[in-house]
Amino acid sequence: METIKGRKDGYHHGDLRNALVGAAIDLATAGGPEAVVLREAARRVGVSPTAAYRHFAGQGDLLFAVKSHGQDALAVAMRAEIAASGAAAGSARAEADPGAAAVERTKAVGRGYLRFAFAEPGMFRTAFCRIAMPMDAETGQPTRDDNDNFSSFDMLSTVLDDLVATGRMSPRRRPGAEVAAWSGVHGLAILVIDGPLAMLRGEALAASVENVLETLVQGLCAQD
Amino acid sequence: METIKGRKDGYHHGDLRNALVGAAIDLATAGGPEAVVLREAARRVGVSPTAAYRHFAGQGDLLFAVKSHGQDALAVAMRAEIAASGAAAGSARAEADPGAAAVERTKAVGRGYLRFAFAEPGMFRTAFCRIAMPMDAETGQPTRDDNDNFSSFDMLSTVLDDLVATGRMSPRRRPGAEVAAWSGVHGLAILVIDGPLAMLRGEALAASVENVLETLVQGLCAQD
DNA sequence: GGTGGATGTTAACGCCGTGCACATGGCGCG
DNA sequence: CGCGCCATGTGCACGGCGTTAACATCCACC
Repeated sequence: METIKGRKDGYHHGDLRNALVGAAIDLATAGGPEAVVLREAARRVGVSPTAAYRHFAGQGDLLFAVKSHGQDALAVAMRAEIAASGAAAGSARAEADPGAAAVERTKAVGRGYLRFAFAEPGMFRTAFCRIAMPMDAETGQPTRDDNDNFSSFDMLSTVLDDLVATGRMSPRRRPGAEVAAWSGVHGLAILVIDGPLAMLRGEALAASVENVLETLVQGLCAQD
Repeated sequence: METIKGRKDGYHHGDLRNALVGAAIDLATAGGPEAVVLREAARRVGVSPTAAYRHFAGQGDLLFAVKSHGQDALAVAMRAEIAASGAAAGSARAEADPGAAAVERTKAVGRGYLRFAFAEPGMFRTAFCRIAMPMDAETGQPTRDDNDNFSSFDMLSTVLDDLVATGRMSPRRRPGAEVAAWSGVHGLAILVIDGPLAMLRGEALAASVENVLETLVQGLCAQD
């Protein structure tokens, strides 16, 4: 007997949920969250629109799955950028000058975030799109965990801790540092992607990225 | 003869365009850009949906008008915050310590931006929403100016210039400073409004605002 | 080997944005 | 003064969307 996946011939699809998510991911990648159209995803999979309701509560639920995927993809990109920076914890460079390496890791985290945003704007916007959380009628609380599963947030916390541990950042500034750092990079990403700073491209964009990262590190590591 | 406005009795409205924009502003204020529904605006004004097409190219054009209004409202809020800071150019405080006043003005600009974002999230999101620019068939360029008329951008440039003039900020750091400053406050606004940092409220939110502003100023004014 | 529940289908509803033909009525021109 | 023209508003229709309800199909288990 064949594995359950991959059998598309019959009346039953076999792996419809994943197929729909895949199609929806393509839509989001190409056009952002507003392009995640349930009927179109079903069309691409070759199935009737209502079939999707056997696997998702509705369009919002499908979009939510894509959003989660986008958050994961972002975290992967950030992790890759840290590795590429050559300043990962335990690397030779980190041993030689832990403080400088911590700074470099901090910048790498931001650089990974922004690289992903500019390389995959549709998916980035989807990863941060507003979503109507299905509310539980009784408790009045969101049924699904607010999620924002952001493992990327943990990466940010870690490099900021390292900044303190190596003496680069005053412990006094540590509280709330995640918010300041996240805000800086996220703001640049959104402003460039959504229009206001769309004129930044190529070399100018790369310069802006480095400028924002440098300003952020300077602000976080200021002594007085 | 009466003024043209205010005559609603007859077949002709008399000021339909403004009335529609007003209704659309209410919609955006309450629910953000996705709530700007042409049919609903027409319904509220008491007119058929297609009547709107005599005054707007389509829904996108109506949304564009609301967006422009939102940008203006943001600039007004920022200007008010500078005045309220007591550190406006020419004030007694500015005379006594120009450098400190310039720093305070810079923070006030950011504070005004964020205050507006949190007080009017729907309109703020609308002011920065993506919009399908009607493309000119011949040139392939947007027919309407990319706009982002941002007079707020000018305010930001001015306070940054003052930071340099008073010696608080190194001229070397001046290029691109607008982008870094704007990114920092915009990122915080979006992250709080759109969900990821929605848990920040009340006192914690106020603290985050001040923390981001302080980090930004420190980063911009760093000496080395 | 039948039967039931999971998983698909078709039909239909009410929104939305939008184009087309027609109605209305104020204003300027003869 | 009257009349016709054009700006402005109306009704109707179309296709696309999300979503519900009723029906069909097939697999898996007793």
